[in-house]
Amino acid sequence: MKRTPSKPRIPAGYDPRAFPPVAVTVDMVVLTVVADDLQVLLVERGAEPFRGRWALPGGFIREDESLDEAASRELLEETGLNVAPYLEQFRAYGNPGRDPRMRVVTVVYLAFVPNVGTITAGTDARRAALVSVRRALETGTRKKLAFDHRTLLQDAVEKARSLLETTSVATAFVDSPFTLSELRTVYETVWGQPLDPGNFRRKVLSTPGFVIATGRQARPGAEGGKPPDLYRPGKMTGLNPAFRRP
Amino acid sequence: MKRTPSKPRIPAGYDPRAFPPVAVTVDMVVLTVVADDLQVLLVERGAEPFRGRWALPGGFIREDESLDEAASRELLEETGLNVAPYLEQFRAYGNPGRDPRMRVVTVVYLAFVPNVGTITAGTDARRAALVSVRRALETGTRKKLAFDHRTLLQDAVEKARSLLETTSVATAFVDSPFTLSELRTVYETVWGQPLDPGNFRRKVLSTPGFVIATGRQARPGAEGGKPPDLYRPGKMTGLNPAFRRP
DNA sequence: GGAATAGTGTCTCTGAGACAGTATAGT
DNA sequence: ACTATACTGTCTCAGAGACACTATTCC
Repeated sequence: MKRTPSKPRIPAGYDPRAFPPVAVTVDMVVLTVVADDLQVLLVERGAEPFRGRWALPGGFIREDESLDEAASRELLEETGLNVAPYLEQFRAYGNPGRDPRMRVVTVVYLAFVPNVGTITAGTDARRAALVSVRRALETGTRKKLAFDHRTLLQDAVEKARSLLETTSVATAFVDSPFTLSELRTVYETVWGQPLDPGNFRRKVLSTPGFVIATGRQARPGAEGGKPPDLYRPGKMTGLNPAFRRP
Repeated sequence: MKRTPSKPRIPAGYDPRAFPPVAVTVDMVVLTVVADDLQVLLVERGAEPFRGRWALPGGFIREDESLDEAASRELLEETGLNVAPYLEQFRAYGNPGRDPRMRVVTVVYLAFVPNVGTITAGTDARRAALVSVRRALETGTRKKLAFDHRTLLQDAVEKARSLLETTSVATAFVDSPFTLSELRTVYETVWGQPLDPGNFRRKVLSTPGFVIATGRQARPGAEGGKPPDLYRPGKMTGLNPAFRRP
């Protein structure tokens, strides 16, 4: 079956015009919840085009790595972040003209992370920072996102909202162990809707494998209150029936 | 913002090693329901590699078209099929080695079609045909699918099952007008589970915009029976709550 | 005790599964 | 008449929303 002798970079059986120069990149939409605010990890571009504008972290895939590997590597290189817990491809964008330099098809990944520590900007990025999604999507803002990243971010956030409905992925947003209030805040922040604490509790605890009780309790907050129970993330699972958005 | 003078094919600002030779293709998973059987449109490859094996229709994207346009065009070229009703991108595959010739990243599209007429094989394909999904996925079969298309097909079918749960896309599988029995057969075939006719009816009719009553009735079948009411597809809509799979 | 947060119980309504019953065609 | 299919109604149970009530901490 293998006709390729010594792995040629330009294969013999292809008409060069059949595959015009195309670059493939991966872009990451890394979401986190900080103080009731949904934030996304952005980098400030250090090169043209769109120099000085905010962009999603990402870059070209290498020859010997899968798309998933490329996504993890690029994120690590540009922001020093390692996203083991949750990383999912969600769609590709390839309109001609989305990059003024050449035809670029990008595969977008979605990652959920809890409290991120220090973010160190790496190659090609002047700095990296967490930016409020609301701010990043504002149309009238002076620093619009680079490329078509506004569209990518919008679609990714909608996908994230949907994932909270159908899977137990919300636990990736919080550090372990966590309280159910913290987990509920994730839902309320991503969905932008308040949830009834009692009903939320019932839904989560009645879904086998969503969370695992540790038996321990946290210290109450500064203003007092009953010490809440602590939980660990369960095995990632689909919710059936889904968690209905209010 | 545009730095590119006269649209160069090899841009100046890029390190050539930064984007190794990569080709981008689109592949189509065209599903249809024929006589209680879920079938997929496949083409027999007329060229190496995998000559003579079944593959998903698809091909290289062109420089001036979007991914969506490439998908529609490739399908039309290879099979003479025009899929206006429903076409959705669902994910990209780009593992190194998935094509023995070179690095190929493919964007996979999912399409649902009703009764397909004659299928005419086009360029690069010896013939095109509808093949039972069950048969196409059999591991012990003599003609395995080309490339990693078995994985693509498996994932696409699972995606299709999920789409029936959350959207009204099932109507794309049937010719308009249709009876609720025909629509129910779509669900039963894709899910591989029988559904209660009465409860199915209640769910569909209680979802605003799922189907639209025409007021007309079909002729009863050969063995008699009450003439069923005819419906047209409504506006594509999300189902809330979702249609639960048994 | 009062405030604040965590957690429990309970009523009600919606929606879905099970399934019996009715309607209208062909033979 | 009988059969086959289409359609309707009804009972019941699970799950979710609303919301009152109890529990435990800090001040």
